[in-house]
Amino acid sequence: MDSCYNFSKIEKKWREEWEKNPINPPDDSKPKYYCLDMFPYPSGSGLHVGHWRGYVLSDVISRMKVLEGYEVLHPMGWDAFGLPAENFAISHNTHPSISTAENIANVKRKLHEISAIYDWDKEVNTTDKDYYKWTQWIFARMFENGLAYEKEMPLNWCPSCKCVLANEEATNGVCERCGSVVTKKNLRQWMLKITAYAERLLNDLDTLDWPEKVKKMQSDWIGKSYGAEVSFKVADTDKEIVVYTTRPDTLYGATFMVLSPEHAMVKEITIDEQREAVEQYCFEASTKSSVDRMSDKEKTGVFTGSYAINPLNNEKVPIWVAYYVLADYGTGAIMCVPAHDDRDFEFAKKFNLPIVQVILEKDAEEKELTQAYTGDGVMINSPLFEGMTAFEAKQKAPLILEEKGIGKKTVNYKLRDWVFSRQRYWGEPIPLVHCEKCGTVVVPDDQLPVELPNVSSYLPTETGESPLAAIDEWVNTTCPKCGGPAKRETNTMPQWAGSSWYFLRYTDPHNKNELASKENIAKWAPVDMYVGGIEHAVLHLLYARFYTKFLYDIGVVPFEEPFKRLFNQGMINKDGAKMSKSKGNVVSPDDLVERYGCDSLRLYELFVGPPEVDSEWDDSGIDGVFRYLNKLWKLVYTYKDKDIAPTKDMEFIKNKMIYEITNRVNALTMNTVVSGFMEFTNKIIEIAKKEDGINKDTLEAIVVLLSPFAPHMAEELWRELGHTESVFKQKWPVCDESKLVCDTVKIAVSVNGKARENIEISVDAPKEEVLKIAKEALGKRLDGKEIVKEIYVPNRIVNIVVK
RNA sequence: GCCGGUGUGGCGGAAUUGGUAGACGCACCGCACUCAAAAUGCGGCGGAGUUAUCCGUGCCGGUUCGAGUCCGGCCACCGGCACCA
Repeated sequence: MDSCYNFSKIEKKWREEWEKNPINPPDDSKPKYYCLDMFPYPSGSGLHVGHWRGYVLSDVISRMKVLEGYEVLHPMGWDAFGLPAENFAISHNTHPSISTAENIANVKRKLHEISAIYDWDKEVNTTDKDYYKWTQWIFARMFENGLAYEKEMPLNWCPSCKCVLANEEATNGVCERCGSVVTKKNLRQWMLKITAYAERLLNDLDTLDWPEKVKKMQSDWIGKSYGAEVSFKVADTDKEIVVYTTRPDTLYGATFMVLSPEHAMVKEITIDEQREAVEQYCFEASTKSSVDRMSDKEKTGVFTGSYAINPLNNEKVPIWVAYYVLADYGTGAIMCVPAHDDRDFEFAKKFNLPIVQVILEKDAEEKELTQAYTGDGVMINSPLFEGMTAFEAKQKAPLILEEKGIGKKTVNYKLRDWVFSRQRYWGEPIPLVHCEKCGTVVVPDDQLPVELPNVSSYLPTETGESPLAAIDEWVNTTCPKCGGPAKRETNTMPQWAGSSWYFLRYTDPHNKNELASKENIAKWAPVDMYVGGIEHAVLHLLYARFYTKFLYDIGVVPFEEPFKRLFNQGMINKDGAKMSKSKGNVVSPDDLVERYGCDSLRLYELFVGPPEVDSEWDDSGIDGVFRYLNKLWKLVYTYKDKDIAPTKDMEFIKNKMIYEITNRVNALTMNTVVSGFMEFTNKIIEIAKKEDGINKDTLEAIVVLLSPFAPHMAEELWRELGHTESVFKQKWPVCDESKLVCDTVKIAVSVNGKARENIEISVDAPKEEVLKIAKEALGKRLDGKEIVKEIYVPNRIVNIVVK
């Protein structure tokens, strides 16, 4: 054994050894544990220390589970289709299939350097045709089950990506990927009916061990609300307009109605005198981006000239058109109660529309409102709800309206169907064929995969048409049904398609006949621990849940939720900002590995801060953990042959260490695990120096505990302690709690809550005795004071209250 | 605007969940070793001070023998959603 810690030598040695003899060989007799990282897009710029944070964490968990006796699945793969990969290829003037393969090789080499125990024989790549065959297969099943449909409508269009976006990709009117302002484009696109699963996606959140924050984001995104649909007759016609409201209790206060500009009835009800103004308004609205619409400070709108009849009081209420009413939520039309809704109030004030109060705040006088009152209160001016509070009326109104035949109880969701097709080359072709005779026909399973043609020209177009449309020999095909001439669907799938089910493929990555065998899925899935960034809270994680529920419904998987537990690691910032090439603040792990070794880097990744919190990277911080490893090395080197019979202190410190480290690991507070190692090592050194020796048990315990964190050093030290078998064949140490019991304990004595003295007492000393010792220790501090109260919390603290 | 989260030394952060605030580490200072430096070891390190003392966990108040931790009211920053009726 070298007297110095030669990390590069031992890391190379053990990495090679573990490749030859894996530390977690298959073993059916053990319980399983599936620990998964969100698989990366194989970026051309490699990995920075921020990426490693999650990978180190999942590796630590996996190794820990190996020691706990599990058979662990910890795979890695590549989310390699999609825009980033295609854009990278375009900017490097190459073909995405080539650059993707190169980038994968590069990132894979880097991953080896943290010695993460990935099961490389289970590696998947979404761009392999043996993989995307099954991505297409799942789409085909969705199509057959009526979950995929084609629709022409105004869609989010990113002018920079030259591609439509799903709602989830265009929050705040901005492209999630590139930050461009999204415009609207009327296009025919393939949609997935994720809304059919809204209720299940919402309800099953309760069953998940996920951060509350992510669950909240998903439930807000799904956005369930309870209310009623109410029919209003259009005055002097036989037409009806249905509105959706969450406040049917306020129906008597509805003094006007607003339709969205896209509402089908706008044309029909507009009177001739208003036609020009209404058409002008609708045209202007159609040219506005959602960002512009949202940033409008003032309400805009135009009167149609028609009136609707309030079904409860038969008042005529004017019908307006305004784009603050969204076309695709509810019915695209609303009843307006200015007295009790902020937006309606603002609109009424601007256009001088009547305001009628129907709820009176408790104990308040009825007087003119200066703003909408949206709280609870007593119903007024509302014969049907006489004597109720607004809260009661809200509950009862839908049923009352139903009885009167003018409305019905309804729920609504903000979730929209998933815009699924993309107008770019680098994605899975959608396995459909358009035949003049048979219509849209799904490609039969035995003809899957529909391979992406290998062409040199694949640049996106400005028109919203896929570049695949230009490849005649690929587009023109025969109809699988009638054999006649047909054309292929030229849109591709979004990047989310391949990542929505990849966790299943890992269980059986080479299966030629199924996406994965039932046995393997049942054995490994669902994922026990899923580690990744929070940026996928409502994208990948929602889509994967939807796919899983669908696959459950068609009998492919026996569970409804893919990821039992989710852990979001925090980002690592540098100089207060997210690491990015453009900011020039990227810290590369390469030279750190070279200077300190991967064990030090691993420890520092964990030590930098609580794993779920964003942390600031400080290069000099790694010196601390490097010094620690050297210190531990020296401890073992110095005392490995000075095994002595354990003293009580040694037994105590060993078990206390096991107890603390185990608890902290289980709580995933890895930063305190690392500080715990430092703390206990310091104490062990102190004891070893004092006794000129240490029992080998203690050294062995610390080495085994450390092995998930600094595996190379632990393996080396373990062998130095005289073992021929890998440290990963050991069991995680168990604390002997009987050794934690002490005869005496040190406690603080305070006066009026302020700590003054320390005393040592025997653990079972009676209260009177402890108080006596405490008062002696305080001595003169109590002179001339009157003792009001004496408090003793056993083995914790003494507090003397004086006047 | 609504909903979450966070606020502790020069810095990253601990605190057994109401019981000695600042563990552990970084940076810094002193000493030892050295011709010297690095490395290492030992010691110091919240502020003030009249050194047997006071103040101190964003601010103000409360509960309690005792509050970083609980309650009420503010402030600041970060994140999510945002005209969803």
